[in-house]
Amino acid sequence: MHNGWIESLMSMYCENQSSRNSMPVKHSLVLDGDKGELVKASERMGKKIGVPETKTIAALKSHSEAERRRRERINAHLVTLRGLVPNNEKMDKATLLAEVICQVKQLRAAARQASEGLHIPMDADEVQVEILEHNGGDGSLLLRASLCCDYRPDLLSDIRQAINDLHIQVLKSEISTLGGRVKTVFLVTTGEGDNGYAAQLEVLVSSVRAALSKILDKVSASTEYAQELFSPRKRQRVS
Amino acid sequence: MHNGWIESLMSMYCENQSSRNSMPVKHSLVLDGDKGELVKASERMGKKIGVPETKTIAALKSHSEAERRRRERINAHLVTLRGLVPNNEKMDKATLLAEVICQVKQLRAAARQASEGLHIPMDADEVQVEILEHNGGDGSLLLRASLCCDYRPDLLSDIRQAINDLHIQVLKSEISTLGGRVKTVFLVTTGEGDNGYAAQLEVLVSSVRAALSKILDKVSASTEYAQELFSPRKRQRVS
DNA sequence: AGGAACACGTGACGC
DNA sequence: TGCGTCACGTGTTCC
Repeated sequence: MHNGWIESLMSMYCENQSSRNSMPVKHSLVLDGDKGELVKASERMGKKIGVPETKTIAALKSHSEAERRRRERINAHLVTLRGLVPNNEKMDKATLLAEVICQVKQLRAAARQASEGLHIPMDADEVQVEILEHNGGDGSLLLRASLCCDYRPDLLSDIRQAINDLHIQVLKSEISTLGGRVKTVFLVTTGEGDNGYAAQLEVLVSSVRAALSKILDKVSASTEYAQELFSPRKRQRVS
Repeated sequence: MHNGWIESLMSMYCENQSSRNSMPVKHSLVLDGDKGELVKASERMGKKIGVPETKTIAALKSHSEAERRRRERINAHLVTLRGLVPNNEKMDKATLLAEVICQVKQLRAAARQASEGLHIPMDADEVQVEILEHNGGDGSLLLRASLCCDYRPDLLSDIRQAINDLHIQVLKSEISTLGGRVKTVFLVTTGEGDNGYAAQLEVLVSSVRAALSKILDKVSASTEYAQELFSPRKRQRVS
Protein backbone atom coordinates (compact mmCIF):
# COMPACT_ATOMS: atom_id res chain seq x y z
CA MET A 1 0.00 0.00 0.00
CA HIS A 2 1.44 3.31 -1.06
CA ASN A 3 -1.57 5.19 0.17
CA GLY A 4 -1.73 7.92 2.78
CA TRP A 5 1.70 9.43 2.61
CA ILE A 6 0.29 12.82 1.80
CA GLU A 7 -1.73 12.69 4.96
CA SER A 8 1.46 11.93 6.79
CA LEU A 9 3.18 14.95 5.32
CA MET A 10 0.18 17.10 6.10
CA SER A 11 0.27 16.05 9.70
CA MET A 12 4.00 16.60 9.87
CA TYR A 13 4.15 20.12 8.44
CA CYS A 14 0.76 21.54 9.27
CA GLU A 15 -0.66 22.91 12.45
CA ASN A 16 -1.56 20.00 14.61
CA GLN A 17 0.66 17.69 16.37
CA SER A 18 3.49 16.25 18.12
CA SER A 19 4.49 13.04 16.55
CA ARG A 20 6.33 14.49 13.58
CA ASN A 21 8.91 11.79 13.55
CA SER A 22 9.52 8.36 12.09
CA MET A 23 6.37 7.90 10.01
CA PRO A 24 6.84 5.84 6.89
CA VAL A 25 6.87 8.47 4.15
CA LYS A 26 6.94 8.04 0.42
CA HIS A 27 7.52 10.50 -2.36
CA SER A 28 7.61 10.25 -6.14
CA LEU A 29 10.63 11.65 -7.97
CA VAL A 30 11.62 11.99 -11.59
CA LEU A 31 14.74 10.95 -13.40
CA ASP A 32 15.51 14.12 -15.25
CA GLY A 33 16.62 13.24 -18.74
CA ASP A 34 18.00 16.67 -19.55
CA LYS A 35 20.40 16.88 -16.65
CA GLY A 36 20.72 13.16 -16.20
CA GLU A 37 20.14 13.13 -12.48
CA LEU A 38 17.43 12.54 -9.96
CA VAL A 39 15.50 15.58 -8.82
CA LYS A 40 12.28 16.15 -7.01
CA ALA A 41 9.43 16.65 -9.45
CA SER A 42 8.42 19.95 -7.89
CA GLU A 43 12.00 21.19 -8.07
CA ARG A 44 12.10 20.54 -11.77
CA MET A 45 9.04 22.71 -12.17
CA GLY A 46 10.89 25.68 -10.75
CA LYS A 47 9.86 25.55 -7.11
CA LYS A 48 12.01 26.08 -4.03
CA ILE A 49 11.58 23.24 -1.62
CA GLY A 50 13.75 24.01 1.38
CA VAL A 51 10.72 23.44 3.58
CA PRO A 52 7.99 21.48 1.74
CA GLU A 53 5.40 24.17 1.15
CA THR A 54 2.22 23.28 2.93
CA LYS A 55 0.20 24.90 0.14
CA THR A 56 1.52 22.54 -2.51
CA ILE A 57 1.04 19.55 -0.26
CA ALA A 58 -2.51 20.60 0.54
CA ALA A 59 -3.24 21.13 -3.14
CA LEU A 60 -1.92 17.69 -3.96
CA LYS A 61 -4.04 16.19 -1.23
CA SER A 62 -7.23 17.86 -2.38
CA HIS A 63 -6.34 16.87 -5.92
CA SER A 64 -6.10 13.19 -5.15
CA GLU A 65 -9.27 13.39 -3.09
CA ALA A 66 -11.15 14.98 -5.97
CA GLU A 67 -9.87 12.29 -8.28
CA ARG A 68 -11.04 9.63 -5.85
CA ARG A 69 -14.51 11.17 -5.74
CA ARG A 70 -14.60 11.17 -9.53
CA ARG A 71 -13.65 7.50 -9.62
CA GLU A 72 -16.34 6.71 -7.07
CA ARG A 73 -19.00 8.43 -9.14
CA ILE A 74 -18.05 6.51 -12.28
CA ASN A 75 -17.83 3.19 -10.48
CA ALA A 76 -21.17 3.78 -8.79
CA HIS A 77 -22.77 4.19 -12.18
CA LEU A 78 -21.02 1.07 -13.38
CA VAL A 79 -22.48 -1.02 -10.58
CA THR A 80 -25.87 0.42 -11.41
CA LEU A 81 -25.39 -0.71 -14.99
CA ARG A 82 -24.41 -4.16 -13.75
CA GLY A 83 -27.86 -4.36 -12.23
CA LEU A 84 -29.47 -3.60 -15.59
CA VAL A 85 -27.78 -6.26 -17.70
CA PRO A 86 -28.72 -9.94 -17.50
CA ASN A 87 -25.49 -11.59 -16.33
CA ASN A 88 -24.57 -8.90 -13.88
CA GLU A 89 -21.75 -10.41 -11.79
CA LYS A 90 -18.32 -11.59 -12.80
CA MET A 91 -18.10 -9.32 -15.78
CA ASP A 92 -15.17 -7.33 -17.05
CA LYS A 93 -15.64 -3.56 -16.91
CA ALA A 94 -15.15 -3.29 -20.68
CA THR A 95 -17.32 -6.33 -21.36
CA LEU A 96 -20.02 -4.79 -19.22
CA LEU A 97 -19.99 -1.65 -21.35
CA ALA A 98 -20.14 -3.78 -24.50
CA GLU A 99 -23.15 -5.61 -23.11
CA VAL A 100 -24.84 -2.32 -22.28
CA ILE A 101 -24.24 -1.13 -25.83
CA CYS A 102 -25.81 -4.32 -27.15
CA GLN A 103 -28.84 -3.90 -24.90
CA VAL A 104 -29.39 -0.29 -25.89
CA LYS A 105 -29.13 -1.13 -29.58
CA GLN A 106 -31.62 -3.96 -29.29
CA LEU A 107 -34.08 -1.94 -27.27
CA ARG A 108 -33.85 1.04 -29.58
CA ALA A 109 -34.35 -1.09 -32.67
CA ALA A 110 -37.31 -2.73 -30.97
CA ALA A 111 -38.85 0.59 -29.99
CA ARG A 112 -38.37 1.86 -33.51
CA GLN A 113 -40.06 -1.18 -35.04
CA ALA A 114 -42.81 -1.12 -32.46
CA SER A 115 -44.35 2.00 -33.90
CA GLU A 116 -45.23 1.02 -37.45
CA GLY A 117 -47.24 -1.48 -39.40
CA LEU A 118 -50.93 -2.25 -39.60
CA HIS A 119 -52.67 -5.21 -41.03
CA ILE A 120 -56.22 -6.39 -41.61
CA PRO A 121 -57.38 -10.00 -41.50
CA MET A 122 -57.93 -11.76 -44.82
CA ASP A 123 -60.26 -14.61 -45.65
CA ALA A 124 -57.48 -17.19 -45.83
CA ASP A 125 -56.06 -18.78 -42.71
CA GLU A 126 -52.37 -18.24 -42.50
CA VAL A 127 -49.39 -18.30 -40.19
CA GLN A 128 -46.18 -16.62 -41.25
CA VAL A 129 -42.88 -15.97 -39.51
CA GLU A 130 -40.28 -13.67 -41.02
CA ILE A 131 -36.95 -12.32 -39.86
CA LEU A 132 -36.96 -8.54 -39.67
CA GLU A 133 -33.48 -8.03 -38.24
CA HIS A 134 -30.64 -10.37 -37.47
CA ASN A 135 -27.46 -8.58 -36.60
CA GLY A 136 -24.98 -11.36 -36.11
CA GLY A 137 -22.58 -9.01 -34.38
CA ASP A 138 -24.52 -8.19 -31.24
CA GLY A 139 -26.97 -11.06 -31.53
CA SER A 140 -29.86 -8.72 -32.22
CA LEU A 141 -32.81 -10.76 -33.44
CA LEU A 142 -36.23 -9.48 -34.45
CA LEU A 143 -39.05 -11.68 -35.71
CA ARG A 144 -42.48 -10.84 -37.10
CA ALA A 145 -45.00 -13.57 -36.55
CA SER A 146 -48.63 -13.37 -37.65
CA LEU A 147 -51.63 -15.62 -37.34
CA CYS A 148 -54.88 -15.15 -39.19
CA CYS A 149 -57.93 -17.27 -38.45
CA ASP A 150 -61.50 -17.19 -37.27
CA TYR A 151 -62.11 -15.81 -33.85
CA ARG A 152 -62.87 -18.07 -30.93
CA PRO A 153 -63.11 -17.22 -27.24
CA ASP A 154 -59.93 -18.93 -26.06
CA LEU A 155 -57.80 -17.91 -29.02
CA LEU A 156 -56.01 -15.13 -27.16
CA SER A 157 -55.24 -17.23 -24.13
CA ASP A 158 -53.92 -20.00 -26.37
CA ILE A 159 -51.62 -17.52 -28.07
CA ARG A 160 -50.44 -16.15 -24.79
CA GLN A 161 -49.73 -19.66 -23.54
CA ALA A 162 -47.74 -20.45 -26.66
CA ILE A 163 -45.68 -17.29 -26.21
CA ASN A 164 -44.88 -18.19 -22.64
CA ASP A 165 -43.82 -21.68 -23.62
CA LEU A 166 -41.50 -20.33 -26.31
CA HIS A 167 -39.57 -18.12 -23.86
CA ILE A 168 -39.61 -15.21 -26.25
CA GLN A 169 -40.23 -11.55 -25.57
CA VAL A 170 -43.13 -9.85 -27.31
CA LEU A 171 -42.24 -6.30 -28.25
CA LYS A 172 -45.54 -5.51 -29.91
CA SER A 173 -48.76 -7.35 -30.48
CA GLU A 174 -51.37 -6.08 -32.83
CA ILE A 175 -54.82 -7.50 -33.19
CA SER A 176 -57.37 -6.52 -35.74
CA THR A 177 -60.76 -8.12 -36.12
CA LEU A 178 -63.00 -7.87 -39.14
CA GLY A 179 -66.27 -9.67 -39.43
CA GLY A 180 -65.44 -12.56 -37.15
CA ARG A 181 -61.98 -12.97 -38.64
CA VAL A 182 -58.98 -11.99 -36.55
CA LYS A 183 -55.37 -11.34 -37.47
CA THR A 184 -52.74 -11.10 -34.78
CA VAL A 185 -49.27 -9.79 -35.52
CA PHE A 186 -46.38 -10.10 -33.08
CA LEU A 187 -42.98 -8.49 -33.07
CA VAL A 188 -40.88 -10.83 -30.97
CA THR A 189 -37.27 -11.10 -29.99
CA THR A 190 -35.29 -13.56 -27.93
CA GLY A 191 -35.48 -13.14 -24.19
CA GLU A 192 -33.03 -10.65 -22.68
CA GLY A 193 -29.55 -12.01 -22.52
CA ASP A 194 -30.40 -15.12 -24.50
CA ASN A 195 -27.98 -14.12 -27.18
CA GLY A 196 -26.98 -17.74 -27.42
CA TYR A 197 -30.20 -18.33 -29.32
CA ALA A 198 -28.91 -16.22 -32.17
CA ALA A 199 -27.06 -19.26 -33.45
CA GLN A 200 -30.22 -21.37 -33.25
CA LEU A 201 -32.02 -18.93 -35.47
CA GLU A 202 -33.78 -21.42 -37.71
CA VAL A 203 -34.75 -23.50 -34.70
CA LEU A 204 -36.47 -20.52 -33.13
CA VAL A 205 -38.26 -19.57 -36.34
CA SER A 206 -39.57 -23.04 -36.97
CA SER A 207 -40.67 -23.51 -33.37
CA VAL A 208 -42.61 -20.25 -33.47
CA ARG A 209 -44.19 -21.33 -36.73
CA ALA A 210 -45.05 -24.73 -35.27
CA ALA A 211 -46.65 -23.20 -32.19
CA LEU A 212 -48.86 -20.89 -34.22
CA SER A 213 -49.75 -23.68 -36.61
CA LYS A 214 -50.84 -25.79 -33.67
CA ILE A 215 -53.21 -23.03 -32.60
CA LEU A 216 -54.56 -22.90 -36.13
CA ASP A 217 -55.10 -26.65 -36.24
CA LYS A 218 -56.83 -26.59 -32.89
CA VAL A 219 -59.37 -24.18 -34.33
CA SER A 220 -59.96 -26.38 -37.32
CA ALA A 221 -60.23 -29.65 -35.44
CA SER A 222 -62.71 -28.43 -32.86
CA THR A 223 -65.02 -26.25 -34.93
CA GLU A 224 -64.44 -27.03 -38.54
CA TYR A 225 -67.48 -29.20 -38.98
CA ALA A 226 -69.90 -26.86 -37.27
CA GLN A 227 -68.30 -23.91 -38.96
CA GLU A 228 -68.61 -25.44 -42.36
CA LEU A 229 -72.19 -26.47 -41.74
CA PHE A 230 -73.50 -23.12 -40.63
CA SER A 231 -71.35 -20.72 -42.62
CA PRO A 232 -69.73 -22.48 -45.53
CA ARG A 233 -67.23 -19.75 -46.38
CA LYS A 234 -64.35 -20.86 -48.50
CA ARG A 235 -61.11 -21.39 -46.58
CA GLN A 236 -57.62 -22.28 -47.63
CA ARG A 237 -54.56 -23.23 -45.65
CA VAL A 238 -51.24 -21.52 -46.12
CA SER A 239 -48.15 -22.63 -44.30
CA MET B 1 4.21 14.28 -20.98
CA HIS B 2 5.93 11.91 -18.63
CA ASN B 3 5.44 9.07 -21.05
CA GLY B 4 8.06 6.91 -22.71
CA TRP B 5 10.84 6.71 -20.18
CA ILE B 6 10.55 2.96 -20.01
CA GLU B 7 11.07 2.79 -23.74
CA SER B 8 14.17 4.89 -23.27
CA LEU B 9 15.54 2.56 -20.64
CA MET B 10 14.70 -0.41 -22.82
CA SER B 11 16.66 1.09 -25.70
CA MET B 12 19.55 1.88 -23.39
CA TYR B 13 19.87 -1.56 -21.85
CA CYS B 14 18.34 -3.85 -24.44
CA GLU B 15 19.44 -5.05 -27.79
CA ASN B 16 17.43 -3.33 -30.44
CA GLN B 17 17.59 0.05 -31.72
CA SER B 18 18.96 3.17 -33.02
CA SER B 19 16.56 5.97 -33.38
CA ARG B 20 15.39 6.33 -29.82
CA ASN B 21 15.83 10.02 -29.33
CA SER B 22 16.47 12.28 -26.37
CA MET B 23 13.12 11.95 -24.65
CA PRO B 24 12.87 13.38 -21.16
CA VAL B 25 13.12 10.43 -18.80
CA LYS B 26 11.37 10.11 -15.50
CA HIS B 27 11.29 7.53 -12.79
CA SER B 28 9.17 7.11 -9.70
CA LEU B 29 10.96 6.47 -6.45
CA VAL B 30 9.92 6.12 -2.87
CA LEU B 31 11.16 7.93 0.19
CA ASP B 32 11.78 5.00 2.45
CA GLY B 33 10.53 5.85 5.90
CA ASP B 34 12.34 3.00 7.62
CA LYS B 35 15.79 3.95 6.51
CA GLY B 36 15.02 7.62 5.94
CA GLU B 37 16.53 7.77 2.48
CA LEU B 38 15.61 7.63 -1.14
CA VAL B 39 15.64 4.23 -2.76
CA LYS B 40 14.24 2.76 -5.90
CA ALA B 41 10.87 1.17 -5.32
CA SER B 42 12.07 -2.16 -6.64
CA GLU B 43 15.00 -2.09 -4.25
CA ARG B 44 12.67 -1.69 -1.31
CA MET B 45 10.89 -4.82 -2.47
CA GLY B 46 14.02 -6.83 -2.02
CA LYS B 47 15.60 -6.64 -5.46
CA LYS B 48 19.22 -5.97 -6.37
CA ILE B 49 19.61 -3.25 -8.94
CA GLY B 50 23.25 -2.80 -9.72
CA VAL B 51 22.47 -2.91 -13.42
CA PRO B 52 18.75 -2.29 -14.04
CA GLU B 53 17.55 -5.79 -14.80
CA THR B 54 16.17 -5.93 -18.30
CA LYS B 55 13.61 -8.48 -17.21
CA THR B 56 12.00 -6.17 -14.68
CA ILE B 57 12.08 -3.26 -17.07
CA ALA B 58 10.51 -5.37 -19.79
CA ALA B 59 7.82 -6.58 -17.42
CA LEU B 60 7.04 -3.02 -16.41
CA LYS B 61 6.85 -2.03 -20.04
CA SER B 62 4.47 -4.81 -20.97
CA HIS B 63 2.45 -3.99 -17.90
CA SER B 64 1.90 -0.38 -18.88
CA GLU B 65 1.17 -1.44 -22.43
CA ALA B 66 -1.45 -3.90 -21.29
CA GLU B 67 -3.00 -1.24 -19.12
CA ARG B 68 -3.08 1.13 -22.05
CA ARG B 69 -4.86 -1.48 -24.17
CA ARG B 70 -7.38 -1.97 -21.41
CA ARG B 71 -8.02 1.77 -21.23
CA GLU B 72 -8.44 1.91 -25.00
CA ARG B 73 -11.03 -0.88 -24.91
CA ILE B 74 -13.06 0.88 -22.25
CA ASN B 75 -12.83 4.29 -23.88
CA ALA B 76 -13.78 2.85 -27.25
CA HIS B 77 -16.97 1.50 -25.72
CA LEU B 78 -17.58 4.85 -24.11
CA VAL B 79 -17.41 6.70 -27.41
CA THR B 80 -19.79 4.12 -28.83
CA LEU B 81 -22.18 4.88 -26.01
CA ARG B 82 -21.83 8.60 -26.73
CA GLY B 83 -23.22 7.86 -30.16
CA LEU B 84 -26.29 6.20 -28.63
CA VAL B 85 -27.39 8.97 -26.28
CA PRO B 86 -29.08 12.13 -27.53
CA ASN B 87 -26.65 14.88 -26.48
CA ASN B 88 -23.54 12.97 -27.34
CA GLU B 89 -20.73 15.54 -27.21
CA LYS B 90 -19.49 17.67 -24.38
CA MET B 91 -20.56 15.25 -21.70
CA ASP B 92 -18.76 14.18 -18.58
CA LYS B 93 -17.76 10.53 -18.49
CA ALA B 94 -19.81 9.95 -15.37
CA THR B 95 -22.73 11.99 -16.68
CA LEU B 96 -22.64 9.94 -19.84
CA LEU B 97 -23.00 6.73 -17.86
CA ALA B 98 -25.88 8.27 -15.89
CA GLU B 99 -27.60 9.16 -19.14
CA VAL B 100 -27.12 5.63 -20.45
CA ILE B 101 -28.65 4.26 -17.25
CA CYS B 102 -31.65 6.52 -17.73
CA GLN B 103 -32.07 5.42 -21.34
CA VAL B 104 -31.88 1.74 -20.50
CA LYS B 105 -34.41 2.11 -17.70
CA GLN B 106 -36.85 3.92 -19.94
CA LEU B 107 -36.48 1.48 -22.79
CA ARG B 108 -36.82 -1.54 -20.53
CA ALA B 109 -39.93 -0.16 -18.87
CA ALA B 110 -41.36 0.57 -22.28
CA ALA B 111 -40.58 -2.90 -23.60
CA ARG B 112 -42.14 -4.45 -20.51
CA GLN B 113 -45.35 -2.46 -20.87
CA ALA B 114 -45.45 -3.06 -24.62
CA SER B 115 -46.42 -6.68 -24.21
CA GLU B 116 -49.69 -6.61 -22.35
CA GLY B 117 -53.21 -5.28 -22.60
CA LEU B 118 -56.05 -5.85 -25.04
CA HIS B 119 -59.21 -3.93 -25.56
CA ILE B 120 -62.31 -4.16 -27.68
CA PRO B 121 -64.28 -1.21 -29.00
CA MET B 122 -67.46 -0.23 -27.19
CA ASP B 123 -70.53 1.52 -28.50
CA ALA B 124 -69.71 4.84 -26.85
CA ASP B 125 -67.23 7.25 -28.37
CA GLU B 126 -64.44 8.03 -25.97
CA VAL B 127 -60.93 9.42 -25.70
CA GLN B 128 -58.95 8.78 -22.54
CA VAL B 129 -55.38 9.52 -21.52
CA GLU B 130 -53.88 8.08 -18.38
CA ILE B 131 -50.44 8.11 -16.81
CA LEU B 132 -49.03 4.61 -16.44
CA GLU B 133 -45.61 5.51 -15.11
CA HIS B 134 -43.99 8.76 -14.11
CA ASN B 135 -40.67 8.25 -12.40
CA GLY B 136 -39.61 11.75 -11.47
CA GLY B 137 -36.06 10.59 -10.84
CA ASP B 138 -35.01 9.60 -14.32
CA GLY B 139 -37.80 11.41 -16.13
CA SER B 140 -39.40 8.19 -17.23
CA LEU B 141 -42.86 8.93 -18.56
CA LEU B 142 -45.38 6.45 -19.91
CA LEU B 143 -48.86 7.36 -21.16
CA ARG B 144 -51.76 5.24 -22.33
CA ALA B 145 -54.01 7.00 -24.79
CA SER B 146 -57.06 5.44 -26.39
CA LEU B 147 -59.62 6.55 -28.91
CA CYS B 148 -62.86 4.76 -29.68
CA CYS B 149 -65.10 5.81 -32.52
CA ASP B 150 -66.68 4.71 -35.78
CA TYR B 151 -64.32 3.68 -38.51
CA ARG B 152 -63.64 5.97 -41.44
CA PRO B 153 -61.04 5.59 -44.20
CA ASP B 154 -58.75 8.43 -43.16
CA LEU B 155 -58.96 7.77 -39.44
CA LEU B 156 -55.60 6.03 -39.24
CA SER B 157 -53.76 8.67 -41.22
CA ASP B 158 -55.33 11.37 -39.07
CA ILE B 159 -54.11 9.60 -35.96
CA ARG B 160 -50.65 9.20 -37.39
CA GLN B 161 -50.56 12.87 -38.31
CA ALA B 162 -51.57 13.83 -34.78
CA ILE B 163 -48.84 11.65 -33.31
CA ASN B 164 -46.23 13.24 -35.52
CA ASP B 165 -47.38 16.73 -34.55
CA LEU B 166 -47.16 15.88 -30.86
CA HIS B 167 -43.50 14.83 -31.09
CA ILE B 168 -44.13 11.78 -28.96
CA GLN B 169 -42.84 8.25 -29.37
CA VAL B 170 -45.35 5.45 -29.81
CA LEU B 171 -44.15 2.32 -28.05
CA LYS B 172 -47.17 0.24 -28.93
CA SER B 173 -50.31 0.80 -30.92
CA GLU B 174 -53.19 -1.59 -30.77
CA ILE B 175 -56.17 -1.48 -33.04
CA SER B 176 -59.24 -3.61 -32.73
CA THR B 177 -62.28 -3.32 -34.96
CA LEU B 178 -65.68 -4.74 -34.22
CA GLY B 179 -68.67 -4.19 -36.41
CA GLY B 180 -67.59 -0.91 -37.92
CA ARG B 181 -66.42 0.43 -34.57
CA VAL B 182 -62.72 0.83 -33.94
CA LYS B 183 -60.72 1.30 -30.78
CA THR B 184 -57.09 2.33 -30.93
CA VAL B 185 -54.85 2.19 -27.89
CA PHE B 186 -51.44 3.79 -27.77
CA LEU B 187 -48.62 3.45 -25.28
CA VAL B 188 -46.62 6.62 -25.75
CA THR B 189 -43.65 8.23 -24.11
CA THR B 190 -41.81 11.48 -24.65
CA GLY B 191 -39.30 11.50 -27.47
CA GLU B 192 -35.85 10.22 -26.63
CA GLY B 193 -33.85 12.70 -24.62
CA ASP B 194 -36.78 15.04 -24.13
CA ASN B 195 -36.59 14.57 -20.41
CA GLY B 196 -37.34 18.24 -20.05
CA TYR B 197 -40.93 17.42 -20.90
CA ALA B 198 -41.28 15.48 -17.67
CA ALA B 199 -41.93 18.75 -15.88
CA GLN B 200 -44.61 19.68 -18.41
CA LEU B 201 -46.47 16.48 -17.65
CA GLU B 202 -49.98 17.94 -17.52
CA VAL B 203 -49.33 19.94 -20.65
CA LEU B 204 -48.43 16.80 -22.55
CA VAL B 205 -51.42 14.87 -21.23
CA SER B 206 -53.92 17.58 -22.13
CA SER B 207 -52.37 18.14 -25.56
CA VAL B 208 -52.64 14.43 -26.36
CA ARG B 209 -56.22 14.46 -25.16
CA ALA B 210 -56.99 17.53 -27.26
CA ALA B 211 -55.46 15.99 -30.37
CA LEU B 212 -57.51 12.82 -30.05
CA SER B 213 -60.65 14.79 -29.28
CA LYS B 214 -60.13 16.80 -32.42
CA ILE B 215 -60.06 13.57 -34.42
CA LEU B 216 -63.26 12.52 -32.71
CA ASP B 217 -64.97 15.82 -33.50
CA LYS B 218 -63.86 15.64 -37.11
CA VAL B 219 -65.67 12.33 -37.44
CA SER B 220 -68.82 13.76 -35.92
CA ALA B 221 -68.85 17.00 -37.88
CA SER B 222 -68.35 15.40 -41.27
CA THR B 223 -70.51 12.31 -41.05
CA GLU B 224 -72.83 12.74 -38.11
CA TYR B 225 -75.85 13.73 -40.11
CA ALA B 226 -75.54 11.00 -42.71
CA GLN B 227 -74.63 8.52 -40.01
CA GLU B 228 -77.65 9.38 -37.97
CA LEU B 229 -79.93 9.28 -40.98
CA PHE B 230 -78.92 5.89 -42.22
CA SER B 231 -78.04 4.03 -39.07
CA PRO B 232 -79.49 5.77 -36.03
CA ARG B 233 -77.53 3.92 -33.39
CA LYS B 234 -77.46 5.51 -30.02
CA ARG B 235 -74.19 7.33 -29.26
CA GLN B 236 -72.83 9.15 -26.25
CA ARG B 237 -69.82 11.31 -25.76
CA VAL B 238 -67.33 10.72 -22.96
CA SER B 239 -64.39 12.99 -22.36
C1' DA C 1 5.77 -16.89 -12.96
C1' DG C 2 3.09 -13.96 -15.85
C1' DG C 3 -1.10 -11.95 -17.66
C1' DA C 4 -5.55 -9.68 -16.52
C1' DA C 5 -8.15 -6.48 -14.04
C1' DC C 6 -8.66 -2.87 -10.60
C1' DA C 7 -7.64 1.41 -7.66
C1' DC C 8 -4.51 4.80 -6.83
C1' DG C 9 -1.75 9.19 -7.19
C1' DT C 10 -0.04 12.37 -10.40
C1' DG C 11 0.93 15.64 -14.52
C1' DA C 12 -1.47 18.15 -17.94
C1' DC C 13 -5.13 20.82 -19.68
C1' DG C 14 -9.33 23.79 -19.60
C1' DC C 15 -12.36 26.94 -17.39
C1' DT D 1 -5.71 31.26 -9.45
C1' DG D 2 -8.22 26.85 -7.89
C1' DC D 3 -11.18 23.16 -9.26
C1' DG D 4 -12.67 19.37 -12.34
C1' DT D 5 -11.64 15.96 -15.79
C1' DC D 6 -8.71 12.99 -18.35
C1' DA D 7 -4.78 9.72 -19.49
C1' DC D 8 -0.93 7.71 -17.81
C1' DG D 9 2.21 4.52 -15.18
C1' DT D 10 2.31 1.97 -11.18
C1' DG D 11 1.20 -1.20 -7.04
C1' DT D 12 -1.55 -4.98 -5.93
C1' DT D 13 -4.31 -8.99 -6.18
C1' DC D 14 -6.20 -13.03 -8.36
C1' DC D 15 -5.84 -16.87 -11.34
